[in-house]
Amino acid sequence: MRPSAVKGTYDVLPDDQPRWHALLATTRRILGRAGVDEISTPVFEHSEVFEKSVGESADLVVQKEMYRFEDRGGRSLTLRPEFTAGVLRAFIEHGMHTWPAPVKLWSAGPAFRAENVQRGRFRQFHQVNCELVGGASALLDAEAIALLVDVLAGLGLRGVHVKVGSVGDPEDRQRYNAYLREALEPQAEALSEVSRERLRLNPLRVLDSKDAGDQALLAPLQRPLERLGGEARAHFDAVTAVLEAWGVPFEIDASIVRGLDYYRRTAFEVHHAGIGAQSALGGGGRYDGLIAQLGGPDVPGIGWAFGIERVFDALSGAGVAAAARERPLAYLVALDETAVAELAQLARALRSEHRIEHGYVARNPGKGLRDADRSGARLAVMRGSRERADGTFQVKDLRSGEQHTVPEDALAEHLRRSATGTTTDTDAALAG
RNA sequence: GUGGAUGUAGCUCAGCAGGUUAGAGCACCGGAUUGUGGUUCCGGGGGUCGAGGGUUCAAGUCCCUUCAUCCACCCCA
Repeated sequence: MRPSAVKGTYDVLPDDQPRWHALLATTRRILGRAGVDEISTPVFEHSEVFEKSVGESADLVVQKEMYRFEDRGGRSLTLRPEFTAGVLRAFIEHGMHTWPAPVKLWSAGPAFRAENVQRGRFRQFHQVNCELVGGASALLDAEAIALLVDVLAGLGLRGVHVKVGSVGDPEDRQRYNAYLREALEPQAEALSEVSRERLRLNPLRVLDSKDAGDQALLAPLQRPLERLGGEARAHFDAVTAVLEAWGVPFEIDASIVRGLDYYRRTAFEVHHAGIGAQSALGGGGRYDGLIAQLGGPDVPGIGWAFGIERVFDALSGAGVAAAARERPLAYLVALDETAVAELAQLARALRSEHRIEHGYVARNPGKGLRDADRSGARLAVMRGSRERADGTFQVKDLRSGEQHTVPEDALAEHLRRSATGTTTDTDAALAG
């Protein structure tokens, strides 16, 4: 048996690295201009950080999907299933509530959930996460949503659907659950099996049913958005008004639902057709009260995350070109044993300025040029007994086929001239 | 946890109603070309046919079991 990566994990091979770098560079640029700074937190935390954050209603299912383990000291640790809890832990730990508000933080990296895999769903997956902490204004909600849209647009993604709703305040949610139960329980027999189960455990999720019969039963009922309390309603109206004023395209989703307890008021999702059943690229919401729940000061906040793999899926489906791996400027070809050592040393010197590769063994010119060609190098620099006798190199342009005899002391300048005025594919992608 | 599809070379896949030495393209190695690459031509290496069991004179092909992958359901931070 050949070894294989753990189920739900995968390798990012060299050819795939440029698009990761490009994604992170674009994210950094766009969020940075909005005053969002990067923070890196550990991939694991004390288990209680995540347990406290998810609350009670979600614990049954959600905790089963956390990678939890004990270290040698008997501490219970958990691989992060999401970023928010860890970032807020850091916010509390470093007293960031004393920093100028709002504190804006983004992160990127792996997260872990013990779920069954399918398209767009992995056990180790990657997210870009953004938190705006320390503001209750609807302006902050709008900015969060706009930033998510801006980043995805900056990556070249089109066809993104932004859905904005509100889960209300905790009282609203309780009231709505009661309303749903009251309305649906009398006709529970008519509901699908799945929805009946949901009605029992988490009534809000009945709204997500894909069953046509269920939707017919739901049709006459009011959505959560229509039963918001006065303050939550005013907040929601303010958020949508700002988004409209800013020209951020969105649609109101009256039945948007969150699995976790900690969400308050604004909730939003970004979807894309053509990435399979898991059509959400990302989402987020307001979580006033969560920081206090984690043991910190009572500071409001809002955040979002998007799945990097899903964005790549959407991008490749849309035919957005991926950047290519960086190519060497020159590949050095040793035509005899003496040249092998000479070129290894030469490569070291030239690498202060360029990407230079060589083959570590002597080759005849045919093989050597083939090696050079496969490396993707623009130039092949050849050295053998003849060149050594003359104190020169043969430098061949692998695209034009032009070949020059270049004196030893002119080589560095020759390479420099070849390199200028051109950019690598990667540079071009990053600049874009 | 459930359902469907698929497991044959490094990769993408053929392989007929069971029948000799299991194929192709790409990739890799060598030669044409012992100091000139990419194209072309010729040749070559490489497979426990996912694994285990069964049926049969004979199994990549049929049956059972198991594992893996993909997609979907469930769930979704």
